[in-house]
Amino acid sequence: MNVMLDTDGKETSATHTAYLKLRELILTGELPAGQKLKIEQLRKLLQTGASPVREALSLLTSDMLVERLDQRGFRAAPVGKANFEEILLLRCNLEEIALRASIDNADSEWEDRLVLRHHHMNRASQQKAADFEDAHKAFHMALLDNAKLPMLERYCAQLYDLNIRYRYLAAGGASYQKRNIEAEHQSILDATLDRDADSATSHLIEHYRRTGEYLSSQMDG
Amino acid sequence: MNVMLDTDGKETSATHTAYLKLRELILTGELPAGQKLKIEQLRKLLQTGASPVREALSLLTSDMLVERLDQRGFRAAPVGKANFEEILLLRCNLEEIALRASIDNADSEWEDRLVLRHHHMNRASQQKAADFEDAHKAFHMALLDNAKLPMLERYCAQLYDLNIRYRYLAAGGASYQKRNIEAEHQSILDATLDRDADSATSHLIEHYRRTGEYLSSQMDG
DNA sequence: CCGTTAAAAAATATCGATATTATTTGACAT
DNA sequence: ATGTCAAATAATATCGATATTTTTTAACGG
Repeated sequence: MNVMLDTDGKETSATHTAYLKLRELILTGELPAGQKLKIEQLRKLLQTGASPVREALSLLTSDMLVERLDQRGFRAAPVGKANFEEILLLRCNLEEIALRASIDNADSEWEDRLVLRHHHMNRASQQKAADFEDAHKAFHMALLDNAKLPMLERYCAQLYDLNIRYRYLAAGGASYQKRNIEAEHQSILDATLDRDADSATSHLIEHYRRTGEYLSSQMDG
Repeated sequence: MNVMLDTDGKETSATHTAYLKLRELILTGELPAGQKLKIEQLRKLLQTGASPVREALSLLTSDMLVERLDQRGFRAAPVGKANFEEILLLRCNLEEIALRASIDNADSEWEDRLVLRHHHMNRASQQKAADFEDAHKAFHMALLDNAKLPMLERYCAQLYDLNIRYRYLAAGGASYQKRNIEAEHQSILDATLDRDADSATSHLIEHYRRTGEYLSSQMDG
């Protein structure tokens, strides 16, 4: 049938598009945490076959966005304060390691990339929330991607996504609260460009802890 | 056909058994690193259908034991010194966090479990290598499982498995070299039961580093 | 002889249908 | 009423077949 016929847009497979869409639905909370995910229901929602849906759910399981129950199908991963705090803890620890390693490998090419991403993020801050989300992630990942530690990067990216989910949960999606996030990003960037690992990591961790405390305060037990 | 008819042995689905078997084959090196994994080939090898094989491979992708290539199927994840050293680095960092958290939550029930697992491991050391492998993992995971940090535990378990692969690679599988591993385990256990987190973690990390240096020395570029 | 392109072969990705569980419903006995 | 068990229903897991790529092979021209 109409499988995979795009003019030529990178990766196009029914599985991959289903994966991206489902992920978005879960991150934004349109598929609420804990909800049973029935194949048929998703198949109709995404206008695709059962196999791609199954496989996409399988992939989301590794991202810890979906849980698989014995022989009883899938459900959106539940959320909770303990889970949120574990994510925060792991992010602080893992990103510190990654940022230090990135700074150890610092070169001008990487620094250029950082400056660019930072600029794009600030640009996007005036635009749609989704655009800023992407640019924000791109900046944070760029901070880590010079470590040349692919598994660590993967963990950090996973945890980043899991965290997004709590932001959408805390506020309909729109609200990045008005703390001076821009200044915090600037401090992280400056310290990194100075190759001052201690300063950069402490700014980064502080950045996460503040956001964390804000979100954590909004959650119950 | 003969699907899922076992007298009653826990989890039995074609996918799950395929997952376990494939995992074993990759860990032991019977499916060599980097090798193309063709569905048909595995389907015949495991005596099952194509769907379970596909899904098992998908799951192994999240364990980083299998890589997925665009539209070109799967292959056993490649190995290399850089990868090995990243695993070692992450294990040292993550397990330290987990062990400290476990000790923070220490209670006598957990301590009993540790002592038992340690005993079983020593018992198993005289038996088949595969049995010791299991008991060894069980002991190490028990050290971490009192942290009540499920994601962290999952990462540690994943990394543990990835490391096994390098042991099989370095030596046909039989050789745990004769360093005094027993004494090292005893030191870790003793310090943990004393609730001395600094000592326990440094013994643990030293334990990994020694094994790591040994294996690393056996590898090229 | 080598590189380019077209046809053939192989392998993956996807679909639709079936077999196998889980879950719900409702009858029956306590 | 209430709890248990069996039939009916719904959902998952698996199979077999088809469509779509990717890879290989071979032909052709430079």
